[in-house]
Amino acid sequence: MREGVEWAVHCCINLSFISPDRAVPAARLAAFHDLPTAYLNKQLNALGRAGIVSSRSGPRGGFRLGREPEKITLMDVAAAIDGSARAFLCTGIRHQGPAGRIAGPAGHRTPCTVSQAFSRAELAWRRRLARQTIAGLADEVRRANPAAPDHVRHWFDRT
Amino acid sequence: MREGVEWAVHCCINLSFISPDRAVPAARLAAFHDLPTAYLNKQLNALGRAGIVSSRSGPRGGFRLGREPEKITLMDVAAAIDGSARAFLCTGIRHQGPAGRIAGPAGHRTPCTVSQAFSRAELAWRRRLARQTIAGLADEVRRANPAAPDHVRHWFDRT
DNA sequence: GGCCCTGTACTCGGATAGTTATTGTCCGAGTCCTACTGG
DNA sequence: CCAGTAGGACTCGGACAATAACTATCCGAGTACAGGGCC
Repeated sequence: MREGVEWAVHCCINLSFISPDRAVPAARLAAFHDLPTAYLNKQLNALGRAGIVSSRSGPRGGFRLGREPEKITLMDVAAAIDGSARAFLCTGIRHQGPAGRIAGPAGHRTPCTVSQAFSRAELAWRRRLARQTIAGLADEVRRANPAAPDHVRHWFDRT
Repeated sequence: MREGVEWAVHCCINLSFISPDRAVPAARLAAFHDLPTAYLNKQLNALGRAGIVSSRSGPRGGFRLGREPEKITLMDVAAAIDGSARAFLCTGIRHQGPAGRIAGPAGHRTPCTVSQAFSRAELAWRRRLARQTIAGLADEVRRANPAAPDHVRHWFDRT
């Protein structure tokens, strides 16, 4: 899993603490966690293409959440950054070489047992991620440190 | 996930169809699925280090399962090939820069909410993989095509 | 005084290098079988 | 005829390149504001 996923999730949580009518430039988001600005911008672009954040150029421009934090799941963020391709790709080696000739044409009709097994595990992973929302994580942060949201908001309010 | 995981699982299933007192060279396993011999050998080495297969050099040498197929899980194989490191690595960016100064030293005592969320999902994935054994998959193959085990065994018996 | 226009500064977005991880290949160390030689 | 031994062939195992993916960076396109000029 790419490192940018971690950055993206933290940025989304931070944005959820900030008034939705206020856009935050990538440079500011990067400075908050001491990250490379240009590269974080790239990740935020990916979030923008997925509709998770909306972007705006020019002065007073920047990024803001594209929809309510209750409707943004970790699965959405992970898919936007990492791609939604399966981790386990069945390349169909059971059809290659002598193995394929043994199974015969009938083998093509039955699904690949190995692929199914990994798909089941991956589905469990996806379901779990799809259940966690940015709003939910923000609440957990608030519970651990009730003052955090205000502190974050104030820091980003400073010019 | 690395491609070698697929190869390794299929090889383990094939080995489970073959008499345990008979070793199969990597070249033969590779030929069965038309795979690059040397690279498959590399993957089998990794399985050997994990104890999933046992290896033997020289004539009549090769690989065989290191323990009963009921005791080899997909998690074991995936960990042997791909490594057992977490997919999501928490680099602790919440402690970097102004964010860390806002949270203060207290922030270091509370666990990272984001990391925990991803860990939960990954745990679900691991549990699911740990429940599937090579023996289980072999049974599924047998159910889909009862003649398959014999065909495989006979093919590998041919010199 | 109000409106329009131009210039400027700011921000995103995609095109461009550098670096790490993965894939693929090769040759040496070790082992077992086989055939030969000597008793 | 049997035992010991030397040779050869086979197989794994780790060291060595090629390729692809990820990470990082830069500059151009577009936008909104601000200041000045004109009506």
